[in-house]
Amino acid sequence: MIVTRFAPSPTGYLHVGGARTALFNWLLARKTGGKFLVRIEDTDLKRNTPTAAAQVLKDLKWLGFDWDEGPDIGGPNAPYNQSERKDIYDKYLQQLLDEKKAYYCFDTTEELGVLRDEAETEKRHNQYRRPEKFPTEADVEKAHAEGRPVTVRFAVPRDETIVIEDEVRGQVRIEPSEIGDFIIQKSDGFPTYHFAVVVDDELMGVTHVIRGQEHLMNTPNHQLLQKALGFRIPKYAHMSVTVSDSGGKLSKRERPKALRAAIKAMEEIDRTALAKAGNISDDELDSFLKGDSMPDMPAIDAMAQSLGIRLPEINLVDFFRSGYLPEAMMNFLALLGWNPGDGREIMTQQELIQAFDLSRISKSNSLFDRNKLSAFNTEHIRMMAPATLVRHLRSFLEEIESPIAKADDTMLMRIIKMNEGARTLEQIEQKTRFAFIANDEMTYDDKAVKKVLLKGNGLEMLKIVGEALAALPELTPESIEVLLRGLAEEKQVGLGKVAQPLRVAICGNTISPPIFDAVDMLGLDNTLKRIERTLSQFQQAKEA
RNA sequence: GGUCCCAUCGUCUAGCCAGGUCUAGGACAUCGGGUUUUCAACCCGGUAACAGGGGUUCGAAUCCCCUUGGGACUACCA
Repeated sequence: MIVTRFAPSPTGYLHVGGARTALFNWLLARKTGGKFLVRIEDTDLKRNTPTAAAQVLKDLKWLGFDWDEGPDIGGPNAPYNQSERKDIYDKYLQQLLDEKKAYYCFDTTEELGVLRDEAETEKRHNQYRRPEKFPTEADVEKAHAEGRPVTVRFAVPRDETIVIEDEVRGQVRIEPSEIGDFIIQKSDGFPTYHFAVVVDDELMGVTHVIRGQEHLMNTPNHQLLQKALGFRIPKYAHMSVTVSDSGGKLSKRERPKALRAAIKAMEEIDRTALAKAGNISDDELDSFLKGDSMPDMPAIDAMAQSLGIRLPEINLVDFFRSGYLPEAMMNFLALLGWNPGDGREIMTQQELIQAFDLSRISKSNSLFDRNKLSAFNTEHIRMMAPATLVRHLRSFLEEIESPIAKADDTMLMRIIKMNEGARTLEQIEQKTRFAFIANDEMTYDDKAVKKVLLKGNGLEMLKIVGEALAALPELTPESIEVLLRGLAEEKQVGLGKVAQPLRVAICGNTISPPIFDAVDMLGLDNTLKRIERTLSQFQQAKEA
């Protein structure tokens, strides 16, 4: 049976690159009827935050994954947090030490830094010089007493070429002379990534490791450890990296960078207000703007929002908040470095599972194209079952705290219907929002007002439309349509001449659902009030 | 710098492994036109690629080599 896993380090929100890695592992397991498990790689105590792991799981669930074993649901190989598996690693570590396949080291960070610098200036490979005689337990005691750090290094066997049989890349050969004796236990007693991953994959029965290309050069280390410990070697598949369409690698740092650039491009900024919005000190803000430091994500988000700046989406939650559907996201991610080979692009989760095959993963890097994602999203909104879409829309509205969130399902269904062709849920929200805010909360878009109301006879037309609407016996989308079309014909003008002023009067801009629905949804009373307000507000502006 | 990986339209890619049917197909973006009460959506059409150079072969996008370009790694991070 095929067993795959996703093993994130809990450093924050799950970003799209990680999501893609998880997806390929999940697809393979689901396709073959195997198992998919989630393991938290939290051996770096400094970088862990307690909420981060929970957030990653939440993000995975949002995308539509389920897992057979994991930190939240347990399983036969529990625990699934590496920080709780120290005794297990210690046991295997002792085995290597006993067999003289690993040895203690007492170097300080500074000493290692000096060695690294030397190697760099002499332009040679920085490899740790293995001692002739391995330190003894007595030496360890002594080091402890002297307060020196104690680490354990793996004595890399130098006798044969390492061959990686990669499912994506084919055979990759690496000479062991390239690999220095690497640390497998840190001075805090925890194993390094290399050691923990090898032990856990073996114990958890992982058969296929699908991960990013950045791990390809780690694989020799893992295979060497597996051999030394008498473990099985899983099948490896290293997939290409996803790069950003704003240039460079798709990384978490993109959002702060984009924010900094946007702030610098602004003519004047209120630093105090900005720091307050981000809940950081003025010094922290200065340091951020100078490029010396980066505030945490909530601070970045808050500052961007206060300035009305759109940051590029990187984390899964960013896409959620921008109104993307998880189904579209999954579909798009799957096609980044993979394709079914028959030309299909828009696919459901089930279709993806059925079509998935390791052999069709491509080797070259791919660029994350938001345009294409947007097109996928449009398509998925269109084909999604209404009830499911209502559910997605509701959770989106709640997430962004939209005034529309208070609408009931029937209303949401109506909103969806009249927004056919929308690219994102956000677009639906923005177009429909006007009907859920108080009349005096509505703001006018300057350009729309100028073009539709102030130029030409928009205001006169609006007045006529208002009077006609007031006289309407029954308000339905149909009756409104009859009325407006009749009016247009009577005045010998296109429907646009009649509809646009009305649209601006009730929505504040020229973007809205179809006008008949818009009026009907807002209701006659509010419509008339907004027309009145518009008339009185811009009559004078026009005269002036 | 060293090691490794990669290379088809602007982008994602099909084709490559088993060379001819490839005047290189699709999708997104873009451009032009249509539809239209706004924004979208929708319909029709167009522009657009085998990185360069050597081989092998009757024949190369497909196989080999070199060059160039891009990427990853080079931590007591994962």
